[in-house]
Amino acid sequence: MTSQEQSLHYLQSLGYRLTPQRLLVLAIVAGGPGHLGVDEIHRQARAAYPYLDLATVYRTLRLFKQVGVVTEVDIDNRLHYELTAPGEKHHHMVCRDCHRAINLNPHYLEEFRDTLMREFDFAPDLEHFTVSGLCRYCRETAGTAAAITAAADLDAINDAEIH
Amino acid sequence: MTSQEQSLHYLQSLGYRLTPQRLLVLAIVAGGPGHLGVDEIHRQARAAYPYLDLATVYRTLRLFKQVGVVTEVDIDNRLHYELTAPGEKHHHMVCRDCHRAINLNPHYLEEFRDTLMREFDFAPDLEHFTVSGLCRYCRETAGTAAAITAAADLDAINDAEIH
DNA sequence: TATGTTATCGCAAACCTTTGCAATAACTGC
DNA sequence: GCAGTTATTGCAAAGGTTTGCGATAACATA
Repeated sequence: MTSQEQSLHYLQSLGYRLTPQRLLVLAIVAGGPGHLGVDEIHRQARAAYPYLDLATVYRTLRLFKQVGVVTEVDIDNRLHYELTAPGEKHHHMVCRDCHRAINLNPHYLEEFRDTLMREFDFAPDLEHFTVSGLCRYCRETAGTAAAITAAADLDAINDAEIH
Repeated sequence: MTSQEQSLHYLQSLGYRLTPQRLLVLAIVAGGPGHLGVDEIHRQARAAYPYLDLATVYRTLRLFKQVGVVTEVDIDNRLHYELTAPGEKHHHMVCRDCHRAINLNPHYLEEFRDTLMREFDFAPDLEHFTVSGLCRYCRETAGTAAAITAAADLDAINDAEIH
Protein backbone atom coordinates (compact mmCIF):
# COMPACT_ATOMS: atom_id res chain seq x y z
CA MET A 1 0.00 0.00 0.00
CA THR A 2 1.46 3.31 -1.06
CA SER A 3 1.48 6.34 1.19
CA GLN A 4 -1.19 7.85 -1.05
CA GLU A 5 -3.48 4.88 -0.57
CA GLN A 6 -2.86 5.05 3.16
CA SER A 7 -3.98 8.66 3.19
CA LEU A 8 -7.15 7.75 1.33
CA HIS A 9 -7.98 4.93 3.71
CA TYR A 10 -7.34 7.27 6.57
CA LEU A 11 -9.76 9.84 5.17
CA GLN A 12 -12.35 7.13 4.73
CA SER A 13 -11.85 5.87 8.27
CA LEU A 14 -12.64 9.37 9.51
CA GLY A 15 -15.94 9.28 7.65
CA TYR A 16 -14.99 11.38 4.67
CA ARG A 17 -16.01 10.25 1.21
CA LEU A 18 -13.59 9.31 -1.49
CA THR A 19 -14.38 11.36 -4.54
CA PRO A 20 -12.59 11.56 -7.89
CA GLN A 21 -11.79 15.18 -7.08
CA ARG A 22 -10.01 14.23 -3.88
CA LEU A 23 -8.08 11.42 -5.52
CA LEU A 24 -7.00 13.78 -8.24
CA VAL A 25 -5.85 16.57 -5.96
CA LEU A 26 -4.00 14.15 -3.75
CA ALA A 27 -2.24 12.57 -6.72
CA ILE A 28 -1.14 15.96 -7.98
CA VAL A 29 0.18 17.15 -4.63
CA ALA A 30 1.95 13.82 -4.23
CA GLY A 31 3.47 14.09 -7.68
CA GLY A 32 4.57 17.71 -7.43
CA PRO A 33 8.12 18.72 -6.66
CA GLY A 34 7.83 20.00 -3.11
CA HIS A 35 5.12 22.56 -2.43
CA LEU A 36 2.69 23.55 -5.17
CA GLY A 37 0.60 26.69 -5.40
CA VAL A 38 -3.18 26.33 -5.44
CA ASP A 39 -3.45 27.66 -8.98
CA GLU A 40 -0.81 25.22 -10.15
CA ILE A 41 -2.69 22.32 -8.55
CA HIS A 42 -5.91 23.55 -10.11
CA ARG A 43 -4.33 23.86 -13.54
CA GLN A 44 -2.90 20.35 -13.43
CA ALA A 45 -6.15 18.94 -12.11
CA ARG A 46 -8.18 20.52 -14.88
CA ALA A 47 -6.01 18.88 -17.47
CA ALA A 48 -7.41 15.57 -16.25
CA TYR A 49 -10.89 16.74 -15.22
CA PRO A 50 -11.87 20.09 -16.77
CA TYR A 51 -14.93 20.76 -14.60
CA LEU A 52 -13.07 20.75 -11.31
CA ASP A 53 -13.79 24.05 -9.59
CA LEU A 54 -11.20 26.19 -7.83
CA ALA A 55 -13.39 26.28 -4.72
CA THR A 56 -13.28 22.50 -4.59
CA VAL A 57 -9.52 22.56 -4.79
CA TYR A 58 -9.38 24.98 -1.87
CA ARG A 59 -11.85 22.93 0.16
CA THR A 60 -10.05 19.70 -0.58
CA LEU A 61 -6.68 21.07 0.39
CA ARG A 62 -8.11 22.57 3.56
CA LEU A 63 -9.53 19.18 4.47
CA PHE A 64 -6.26 17.43 3.69
CA LYS A 65 -4.45 19.90 5.87
CA GLN A 66 -6.96 19.46 8.70
CA VAL A 67 -6.42 15.73 8.83
CA GLY A 68 -2.70 16.10 8.37
CA VAL A 69 -2.35 14.60 4.91
CA VAL A 70 -0.75 17.73 3.48
CA THR A 71 1.23 20.61 4.92
CA GLU A 72 0.31 24.20 4.17
CA VAL A 73 3.00 26.78 3.50
CA ASP A 74 2.23 30.46 3.12
CA ILE A 75 4.62 31.89 0.53
CA ASP A 76 4.25 35.59 -0.20
CA ASN A 77 0.59 35.59 0.87
CA ARG A 78 -0.25 32.66 -1.34
CA LEU A 79 -1.06 29.16 -0.11
CA HIS A 80 1.12 26.23 -1.14
CA TYR A 81 0.79 22.58 -0.25
CA GLU A 82 3.01 19.57 -0.07
CA LEU A 83 2.50 16.01 1.03
CA THR A 84 3.10 15.49 4.73
CA ALA A 85 5.85 12.93 5.01
CA PRO A 86 5.05 11.21 8.32
CA GLY A 87 8.57 9.99 8.87
CA GLU A 88 10.27 13.24 8.00
CA LYS A 89 7.95 15.95 9.18
CA HIS A 90 9.41 19.43 8.89
CA HIS A 91 8.59 23.10 9.26
CA HIS A 92 9.52 25.96 6.95
CA MET A 93 11.55 29.10 6.90
CA VAL A 94 10.36 31.28 4.05
CA CYS A 95 12.56 34.10 2.82
CA ARG A 96 10.66 37.34 2.52
CA ASP A 97 12.89 38.44 -0.37
CA CYS A 98 13.38 35.50 -2.69
CA HIS A 99 10.40 33.49 -1.34
CA ARG A 100 12.38 30.31 -1.16
CA ALA A 101 11.34 27.81 1.50
CA ILE A 102 13.93 26.07 3.64
CA ASN A 103 13.00 23.02 5.66
CA LEU A 104 13.30 23.14 9.43
CA ASN A 105 13.54 20.08 11.60
CA PRO A 106 10.74 19.94 14.23
CA HIS A 107 13.13 19.45 17.08
CA TYR A 108 14.02 23.13 16.89
CA LEU A 109 10.51 23.93 18.05
CA GLU A 110 10.08 21.35 20.79
CA GLU A 111 11.54 23.52 23.47
CA PHE A 112 9.44 26.50 22.43
CA ARG A 113 6.28 24.42 22.55
CA ASP A 114 7.14 23.04 25.98
CA THR A 115 7.70 26.53 27.29
CA LEU A 116 4.35 27.84 26.08
CA MET A 117 2.57 24.82 27.51
CA ARG A 118 4.31 25.09 30.86
CA GLU A 119 4.12 28.86 31.29
CA PHE A 120 0.77 29.70 29.70
CA ASP A 121 -1.20 26.48 29.27
CA PHE A 122 -1.20 27.45 25.61
CA ALA A 123 -1.01 24.62 23.06
CA PRO A 124 0.60 26.16 19.97
CA ASP A 125 -0.23 24.84 16.50
CA LEU A 126 3.23 23.85 15.49
CA GLU A 127 2.24 21.13 13.04
CA HIS A 128 2.37 23.43 10.08
CA PHE A 129 4.73 26.12 11.24
CA THR A 130 6.27 28.75 8.99
CA VAL A 131 8.68 31.51 9.98
CA SER A 132 9.24 34.38 7.65
CA GLY A 133 12.64 36.01 7.50
CA LEU A 134 15.71 36.71 5.40
CA CYS A 135 17.75 33.78 4.10
CA ARG A 136 21.52 33.68 3.99
CA TYR A 137 21.75 34.76 0.36
CA CYS A 138 19.34 37.66 0.65
CA ARG A 139 20.93 38.81 3.89
CA GLU A 140 24.24 39.12 2.10
CA THR A 141 22.70 41.11 -0.73
CA ALA A 142 20.85 43.41 1.65
CA GLY A 143 24.00 43.75 3.73
CA THR A 144 26.04 44.92 0.76
CA ALA A 145 23.45 47.49 -0.19
CA ALA A 146 23.39 48.78 3.36
CA ALA A 147 27.12 49.16 3.37
CA ILE A 148 27.01 51.56 0.43
CA THR A 149 24.56 54.09 1.79
CA ALA A 150 21.84 54.21 4.36
CA ALA A 151 19.55 55.66 1.71
CA ALA A 152 20.03 52.69 -0.58
CA ASP A 153 19.17 50.45 2.31
CA LEU A 154 16.00 52.39 2.93
CA ASP A 155 14.99 51.95 -0.70
CA ALA A 156 15.56 48.24 -0.44
CA ILE A 157 13.29 47.98 2.58
CA ASN A 158 10.43 50.00 1.19
CA ASP A 159 8.47 48.39 -1.59
CA ALA A 160 7.54 49.81 -4.96
CA GLU A 161 4.69 51.93 -3.65
CA ILE A 162 6.99 54.07 -1.54
CA HIS A 163 9.39 56.42 -3.36
CA MET B 1 6.33 65.22 23.26
CA THR B 2 3.90 62.33 23.32
CA SER B 3 4.71 58.94 21.86
CA GLN B 4 2.31 59.73 19.02
CA GLU B 5 4.15 62.92 18.16
CA GLN B 6 7.42 61.02 18.29
CA SER B 7 6.08 58.53 15.76
CA LEU B 8 5.03 61.35 13.46
CA HIS B 9 8.42 63.04 13.65
CA TYR B 10 10.02 59.71 12.98
CA LEU B 11 7.92 59.20 9.85
CA GLN B 12 8.86 62.66 8.67
CA SER B 13 12.55 62.04 9.31
CA LEU B 14 12.30 59.02 7.02
CA GLY B 15 10.96 61.21 4.26
CA TYR B 16 7.29 60.32 4.55
CA ARG B 17 4.71 63.06 4.40
CA LEU B 18 2.42 63.92 7.25
CA THR B 19 -1.13 63.81 6.00
CA PRO B 20 -4.41 64.23 7.86
CA GLN B 21 -5.22 60.61 7.00
CA ARG B 22 -2.08 59.36 8.69
CA LEU B 23 -2.61 61.50 11.76
CA LEU B 24 -6.15 60.22 12.02
CA VAL B 25 -5.30 56.55 11.67
CA LEU B 26 -2.47 56.86 14.15
CA ALA B 27 -4.70 58.60 16.67
CA ILE B 28 -7.32 55.88 16.39
CA VAL B 29 -4.88 53.02 16.76
CA ALA B 30 -3.32 54.82 19.71
CA GLY B 31 -6.71 55.35 21.29
CA GLY B 32 -8.03 51.86 20.74
CA PRO B 33 -8.10 49.24 23.48
CA GLY B 34 -5.36 46.88 22.31
CA HIS B 35 -5.54 45.66 18.76
CA LEU B 36 -8.20 46.98 16.38
CA GLY B 37 -9.48 45.41 13.20
CA VAL B 38 -9.04 47.29 9.94
CA ASP B 39 -12.78 47.75 9.47
CA GLU B 40 -13.09 49.10 13.00
CA ILE B 41 -10.29 51.59 12.37
CA HIS B 42 -11.91 52.58 9.10
CA ARG B 43 -15.31 53.04 10.73
CA GLN B 44 -13.91 55.23 13.49
CA ALA B 45 -11.85 57.22 11.02
CA ARG B 46 -14.82 57.90 8.79
CA ALA B 47 -16.70 59.37 11.69
CA ALA B 48 -14.12 62.16 11.69
CA TYR B 49 -13.34 62.25 7.97
CA PRO B 50 -16.01 60.57 5.84
CA TYR B 51 -14.05 60.45 2.58
CA LEU B 52 -11.21 58.33 3.94
CA ASP B 53 -10.94 55.25 1.76
CA LEU B 54 -10.44 51.71 3.01
CA ALA B 55 -7.45 51.31 0.69
CA THR B 56 -5.81 54.30 2.36
CA VAL B 57 -6.35 52.74 5.76
CA TYR B 58 -4.69 49.54 4.59
CA ARG B 59 -1.78 51.45 3.00
CA THR B 60 -1.32 53.61 6.05
CA LEU B 61 -1.28 50.68 8.43
CA ARG B 62 1.15 48.80 6.21
CA LEU B 63 3.47 51.78 6.25
CA PHE B 64 3.17 52.14 10.02
CA LYS B 65 3.98 48.49 10.41
CA GLN B 66 6.96 48.77 8.07
CA VAL B 67 8.54 51.53 10.08
CA GLY B 68 7.65 49.84 13.35
CA VAL B 69 5.07 52.31 14.62
CA VAL B 70 2.35 49.68 14.89
CA THR B 71 2.29 45.92 15.34
CA GLU B 72 0.24 43.69 13.08
CA VAL B 73 -1.66 40.75 14.50
CA ASP B 74 -3.41 38.21 12.32
CA ILE B 75 -6.57 37.11 14.12
CA ASP B 76 -8.69 34.54 12.30
CA ASN B 77 -7.35 35.61 8.90
CA ARG B 78 -8.09 39.24 9.54
CA LEU B 79 -5.50 41.94 10.17
CA HIS B 80 -5.47 43.84 13.44
CA TYR B 81 -3.16 46.59 14.61
CA GLU B 82 -1.97 48.03 17.86
CA LEU B 83 0.52 50.69 18.79
CA THR B 84 4.04 49.36 19.20
CA ALA B 85 5.05 50.17 22.73
CA PRO B 86 8.83 50.55 22.43
CA GLY B 87 9.47 49.84 26.07
CA GLU B 88 7.20 46.84 26.34
CA LYS B 89 7.37 45.07 23.02
CA HIS B 90 5.52 41.77 22.94
CA HIS B 91 4.40 38.98 20.64
CA HIS B 92 1.04 37.24 20.49
CA MET B 93 -0.52 33.87 21.03
CA VAL B 94 -3.87 33.80 19.28
CA CYS B 95 -6.39 31.13 20.18
CA ARG B 96 -7.79 29.40 17.13
CA ASP B 97 -11.11 28.81 18.94
CA CYS B 98 -12.04 31.97 20.81
CA HIS B 99 -9.66 34.24 18.83
CA ARG B 100 -8.40 35.94 21.93
CA ALA B 101 -4.85 37.27 21.81
CA ILE B 102 -2.47 36.73 24.70
CA ASN B 103 0.73 38.73 24.98
CA LEU B 104 4.04 36.93 24.89
CA ASN B 105 7.27 38.40 26.21
CA PRO B 106 9.98 38.57 23.51
CA HIS B 107 12.52 36.78 25.63
CA TYR B 108 10.70 33.51 24.92
CA LEU B 109 11.79 33.84 21.29
CA GLU B 110 15.38 34.98 21.76
CA GLU B 111 16.74 31.49 21.95
CA PHE B 112 14.80 30.38 18.91
CA ARG B 113 16.11 33.30 16.90
CA ASP B 114 19.68 32.63 17.98
CA THR B 115 19.37 29.02 16.90
CA LEU B 116 18.10 29.88 13.42
CA MET B 117 20.83 32.46 12.96
CA ARG B 118 23.56 30.12 14.13
CA GLU B 119 22.41 26.96 12.35
CA PHE B 120 20.99 28.34 9.10
CA ASP B 121 22.13 31.93 8.72
CA PHE B 122 18.42 32.67 8.61
CA ALA B 123 17.27 35.94 10.18
CA PRO B 124 13.66 35.33 11.26
CA ASP B 125 11.15 38.17 11.34
CA LEU B 126 10.29 37.99 14.97
CA GLU B 127 9.33 41.61 15.43
CA HIS B 128 5.67 40.95 14.85
CA PHE B 129 5.37 37.31 15.74
CA THR B 130 2.08 35.47 16.22
CA VAL B 131 1.58 31.84 17.16
CA SER B 132 -1.78 30.24 16.66
CA GLY B 133 -2.96 27.57 19.09
CA LEU B 134 -5.47 26.64 21.75
CA CYS B 135 -5.67 28.72 24.91
CA ARG B 136 -6.13 27.30 28.39
CA TYR B 137 -9.86 27.86 28.46
CA CYS B 138 -10.56 26.38 25.04
CA ARG B 139 -8.29 23.44 25.72
CA GLU B 140 -10.41 22.60 28.75
CA THR B 141 -13.61 22.85 26.76
CA ALA B 142 -12.24 20.71 23.95
CA GLY B 143 -10.91 18.28 26.51
CA THR B 144 -14.31 17.81 28.11
CA ALA B 145 -15.94 17.17 24.78
CA ALA B 146 -13.28 14.64 23.91
CA ALA B 147 -13.88 12.84 27.17
CA ILE B 148 -17.52 12.19 26.32
CA THR B 149 -17.09 10.49 22.99
CA ALA B 150 -14.48 10.31 20.30
CA ALA B 151 -17.19 11.20 17.81
CA ALA B 152 -18.00 14.42 19.62
CA ASP B 153 -14.34 15.27 19.50
CA LEU B 154 -14.30 14.74 15.78
CA ASP B 155 -17.24 17.07 15.38
CA ALA B 156 -15.46 19.70 17.39
CA ILE B 157 -12.42 19.50 15.19
CA ASN B 158 -14.22 19.68 11.88
CA ASP B 159 -15.78 22.99 11.05
CA ALA B 160 -19.33 23.67 9.95
CA GLU B 161 -18.80 22.57 6.39
CA ILE B 162 -18.00 19.01 7.43
CA HIS B 163 -20.93 16.91 8.76
C1' DT C 1 -28.97 -4.29 -6.57
C1' DA C 2 -32.14 -0.68 -5.43
C1' DT C 3 -33.08 3.11 -2.09
C1' DG C 4 -32.37 6.74 1.21
C1' DT C 5 -29.34 9.88 3.51
C1' DT C 6 -26.34 13.50 3.40
C1' DA C 7 -21.48 14.85 2.31
C1' DT C 8 -19.59 16.97 -1.56
C1' DC C 9 -19.67 19.44 -5.78
C1' DG C 10 -20.04 23.41 -9.13
C1' DC C 11 -21.49 27.82 -9.54
C1' DA C 12 -21.92 32.49 -8.21
C1' DA C 13 -21.25 35.85 -5.03
C1' DA C 14 -18.99 37.46 -1.11
C1' DC C 15 -14.99 38.31 1.71
C1' DC C 16 -10.59 40.78 2.94
C1' DT C 17 -6.67 42.86 0.89
C1' DT C 18 -3.84 44.78 -2.80
C1' DT C 19 -3.00 47.46 -6.96
C1' DG C 20 -3.29 50.84 -11.19
C1' DC C 21 -4.26 55.26 -12.28
C1' DA C 22 -5.40 60.11 -12.63
C1' DA C 23 -6.16 63.92 -9.47
C1' DT C 24 -4.66 66.10 -5.33
C1' DA C 25 -1.95 68.03 -1.77
C1' DA C 26 2.54 67.99 1.09
C1' DC C 27 6.89 69.39 0.97
C1' DT C 28 11.11 71.77 -1.33
C1' DG C 29 13.68 75.60 -3.04
C1' DC C 30 13.41 79.99 -4.79
C1' DG D 1 4.74 83.18 -0.01
C1' DC D 2 4.69 80.87 -4.65
C1' DA D 3 5.65 77.36 -8.08
C1' DG D 4 7.39 72.79 -9.06
C1' DT D 5 8.02 68.08 -7.82
C1' DT D 6 6.22 63.91 -6.54
C1' DA D 7 4.29 61.16 -2.57
C1' DT D 8 -0.25 60.21 -1.35
C1' DT D 9 -5.08 59.92 -2.01
C1' DG D 10 -9.72 58.16 -3.68
C1' DC D 11 -11.77 55.41 -6.75
C1' DA D 12 -12.48 51.30 -9.23
C1' DA D 13 -11.04 46.93 -10.31
C1' DA D 14 -8.45 42.88 -9.48
C1' DG D 15 -6.31 39.49 -6.52
C1' DG D 16 -6.54 35.21 -3.69
C1' DT D 17 -9.68 32.78 -0.66
C1' DT D 18 -14.06 31.55 1.52
C1' DT D 19 -19.01 30.73 1.69
C1' DG D 20 -24.19 29.87 0.53
C1' DC D 21 -26.99 27.11 -1.99
C1' DG D 22 -29.36 23.81 -4.87
C1' DA D 23 -28.02 19.71 -7.47
C1' DT D 24 -25.33 15.58 -7.51
C1' DA D 25 -23.10 11.49 -6.19
C1' DA D 26 -20.90 8.48 -2.42
C1' DC D 27 -21.83 5.47 0.94
C1' DA D 28 -24.95 2.56 4.10
C1' DT D 29 -28.64 -0.39 4.65
C1' DA D 30 -31.71 -3.69 3.26
